[in-house]
Amino acid sequence: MANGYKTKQRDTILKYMTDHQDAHVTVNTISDYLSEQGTPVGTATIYRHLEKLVESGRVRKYTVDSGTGACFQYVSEDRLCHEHFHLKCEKCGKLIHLECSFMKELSEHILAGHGFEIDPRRTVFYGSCRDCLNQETIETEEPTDV
Amino acid sequence: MANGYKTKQRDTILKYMTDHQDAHVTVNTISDYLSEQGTPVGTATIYRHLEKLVESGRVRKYTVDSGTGACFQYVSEDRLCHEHFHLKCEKCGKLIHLECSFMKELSEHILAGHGFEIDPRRTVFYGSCRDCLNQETIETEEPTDV
DNA sequence: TTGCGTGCAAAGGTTTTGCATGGCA
DNA sequence: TGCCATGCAAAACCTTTGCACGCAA
Repeated sequence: MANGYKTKQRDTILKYMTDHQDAHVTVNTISDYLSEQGTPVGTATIYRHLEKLVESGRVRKYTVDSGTGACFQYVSEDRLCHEHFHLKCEKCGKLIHLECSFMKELSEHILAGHGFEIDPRRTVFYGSCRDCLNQETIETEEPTDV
Repeated sequence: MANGYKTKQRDTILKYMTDHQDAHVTVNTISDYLSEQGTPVGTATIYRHLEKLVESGRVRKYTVDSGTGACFQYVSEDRLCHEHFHLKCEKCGKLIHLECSFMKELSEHILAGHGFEIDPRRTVFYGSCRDCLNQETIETEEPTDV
């Protein structure tokens, strides 16, 4: 099935993704944005197109947490060969993109030394970001400790 | 706040988790099992306890895909080490304990260079283990990559 | 014309929340 | 006795699916 029909919605979604290569976007984000732009696309259609894009490898799908929406990111050609990890702050929820040569070393070490090939698309580092670390220092104690 | 009241449900859930340290279980799995055992616990209660266990680091939460249920796994005491990371094979589900000084360097680099403090208890590297990599080489092509 | 693509609404599933009741300390 | 914990049901979300209609080829 080649690539399906060329429709207005298909172009709209693909343009959105290529225009936001650096961002992790949810279906909601896309839907809202397109509505605001006057080119609304049905939610189901967005899901259906993203699914195809993920299958073809042009878009990556990140699942940060169940219960919350999945994040999608367009994969540009030149990033396909880079190691691209993510840092997720558990305090504020921020998602940080980590492009760093050190990570390449890490991958190589884990593979050579431990026989394990890391999939950067799936791997997320959990922890605390700079802002939240600073806030912790300021506050005497965490308000909630559950 | 200490650890909350000691209740029957709390013990039931904790016992279930410690009895199934090697398994990845969903809330549904737990709920069904406990019902069969004649010690049913409400779904909301299971969620509430698991949330606390995850926060305390005694249980890990894996989110394979949004839309599907999260998986939980008990972390035994001797594995509760800050310097230890884990590798999870997405093919066979194996969980590998990674003890390596390189990881300490990694943590230090991420903190110093990127202002992010990684929490090793929550962070899991996803990828393919040695065995599954070998199998892939044998097979002509991967059928699905999820 | 053919048949895929789209949008709406409903369904399906997981997780959270409100509230009255019950149990721990 | 004072609260926290529990359970039920409902709500809140995310995602998928069914179906009639529209549009690309």
